[in-house]
Amino acid sequence: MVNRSRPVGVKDVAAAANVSLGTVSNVLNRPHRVSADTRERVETAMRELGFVRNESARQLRAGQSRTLAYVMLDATNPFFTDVAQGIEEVAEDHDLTVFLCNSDNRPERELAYLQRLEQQRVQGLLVTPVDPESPMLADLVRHGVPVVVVDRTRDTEDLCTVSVDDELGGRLAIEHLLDLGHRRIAFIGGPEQLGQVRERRAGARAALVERDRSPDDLVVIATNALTVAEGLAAGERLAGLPKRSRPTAAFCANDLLALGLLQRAVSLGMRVPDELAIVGYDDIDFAAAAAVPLTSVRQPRRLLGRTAAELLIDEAGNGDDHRHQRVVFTPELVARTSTCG
Amino acid sequence: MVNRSRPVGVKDVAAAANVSLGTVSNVLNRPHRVSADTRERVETAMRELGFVRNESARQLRAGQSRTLAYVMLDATNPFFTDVAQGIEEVAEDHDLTVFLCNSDNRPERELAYLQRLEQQRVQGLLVTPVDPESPMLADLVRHGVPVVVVDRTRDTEDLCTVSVDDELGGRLAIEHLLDLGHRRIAFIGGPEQLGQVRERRAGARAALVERDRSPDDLVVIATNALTVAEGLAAGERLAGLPKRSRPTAAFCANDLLALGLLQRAVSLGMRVPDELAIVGYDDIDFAAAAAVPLTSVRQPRRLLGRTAAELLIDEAGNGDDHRHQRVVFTPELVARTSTCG
DNA sequence: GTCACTGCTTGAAACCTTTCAATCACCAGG
DNA sequence: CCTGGTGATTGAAAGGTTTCAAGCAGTGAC
Repeated sequence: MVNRSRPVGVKDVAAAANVSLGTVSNVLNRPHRVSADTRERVETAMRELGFVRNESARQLRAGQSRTLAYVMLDATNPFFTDVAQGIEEVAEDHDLTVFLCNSDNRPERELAYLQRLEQQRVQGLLVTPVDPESPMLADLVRHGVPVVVVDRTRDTEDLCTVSVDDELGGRLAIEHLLDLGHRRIAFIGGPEQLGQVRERRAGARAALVERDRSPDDLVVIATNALTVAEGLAAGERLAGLPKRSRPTAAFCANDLLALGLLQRAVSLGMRVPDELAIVGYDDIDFAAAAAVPLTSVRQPRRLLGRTAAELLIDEAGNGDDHRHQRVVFTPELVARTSTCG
Repeated sequence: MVNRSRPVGVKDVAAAANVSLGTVSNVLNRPHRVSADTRERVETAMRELGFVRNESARQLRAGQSRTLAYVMLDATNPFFTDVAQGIEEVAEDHDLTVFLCNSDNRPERELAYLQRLEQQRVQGLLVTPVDPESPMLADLVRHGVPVVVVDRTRDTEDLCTVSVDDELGGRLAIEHLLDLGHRRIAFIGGPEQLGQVRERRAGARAALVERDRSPDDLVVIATNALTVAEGLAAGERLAGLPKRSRPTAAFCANDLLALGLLQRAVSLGMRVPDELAIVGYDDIDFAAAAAVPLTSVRQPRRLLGRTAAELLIDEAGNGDDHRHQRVVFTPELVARTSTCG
């Protein structure tokens, strides 16, 4: 029944159903134009031959696809998958397909994905870039590809960005710790390259200054990534400090670090929050379920994704009267046991 | 400099560089065949015109792409993103691009993705299907698309599967609890549709039978999904049972449920593991960092992904002398505080 | 001066679908 | 019987790339 020797095309279907190419195409794209019994015949032929429409050819002719892609920093970080879910919700409403691409924090992989996706002529691109000033983004914009930057902002206003005020988030975290009486506070995060890290830390320093303290009071512990494993390692380092000068509180650049730190702190016998208070960032679902429920700076993850997708779809649809926007959401501190024992 | 009026094609580049179409294509695909200065000229022209290769046309001609896709059940479940990471590692070694697709446990979305990807003529497809007996998978196989099923098996041996012995995993969990003296044990999981749920529960029942107990001793609490939120709800229900008949232990079909359950149990004042012992499944990174570190059944997540990707690439490459395999890994119980206080 | 060879470049064909103007068959109205 | 109109179908052209047989120029051997 099924012809396995060579791929089945519209031509074969047309021959089998005794109609012309054009009719087969009409069955596919404008079924109402085809009489019921012809349509029936064509559909049967398709089924019997196992016809599968060739998307490349279709797209080549049509000039565009019904596909979006989200290039994210770290697919194993629940923060980004929650953002992705928001994107998917909106995309589904518009009958668009979303591909998720994991750059894994590596600029060269991000670049490879972006190039590939542009070549694929996707309708639009959502990116949480390693570096929002990357020239590739400018290239995409120049080539007319709709792009929205998610969870970062960008110096130039040549595209939409949707983000959360990271500096404010950092400030909230530190103010909270200062309010609780902490004086020696650590900031845990890295690599430097990540804007999320820089801005949250900048917010932390700003908060210190506002409270008449020196920004250098912040003990910075640099990590190589924002992962649980790096959080564990940071815990070792923190525990290794002489107790007298050891920070009494740590602000982590994200919850994965905080959860790793927490786990190691507990396993090394440090009491949380008494000996070490911990603040995370993102308020992922696992934060509340942690060994000691984690105080964290909450970001509207789903909403971030939804908003970004809506802006992208607007740009892709109303290309002309689309105005680029810079949406900034406000983070919110959620206090839990890891700071307020 | 950049021509925004109409898309730039090889033709335009050829004209700008004063060479023929074929030469431009050679620069793109077999640069060694082109003399250095011609190549230079062509590359300059490409840069100046902002030429971006049209992947649709390329693929149409070439007949295949350098793309794999992984259609997963739940992108927000760290288990699957870890599997995805294993896949990405192998794919990268072979210079293949991976798209992640989130079916979100919905058969219709899974179907839409699979159809779309087949139309796109991807090199191969990795799927963790809602239902591994879905006819769509058989269609794909019949059409000659390389497919590997991940984390499930399938009745027929028409494709490769890579999975972990879920029944054994269920058995390990229950044996552990029985060894600790628990007699009233709950199984928390659902929906019924998911093989993971059915098999882990079957393993649980088998363990009871092997220990001369009735499989009906297992108190089944059905959930609508394997999520933290459903775990929280299950916690409510469990806590609502009269204390005398309430299970003293719960085996959850995955860690997300277990973490939700744990969180609610703690917040409702049940002591874990004294009043309620909890076993999860997957041993995701967050399990060890939980409020009470979670006993869990560990699966080799990265390896699962790596193996699946290798089988897929083998099938795509050596189409003819590829033999379908059914790889089954062995799970392992990791005992932590949530059972052995 | 011819031949065989090498290294580059060329131009047309092919990939498969969609689109659109043209055609056809048929019917109702005059 | 002709005209105009309607709805269904047709066939050719177009879309951008890759491939491949063929062409061309230059070189070394005879």
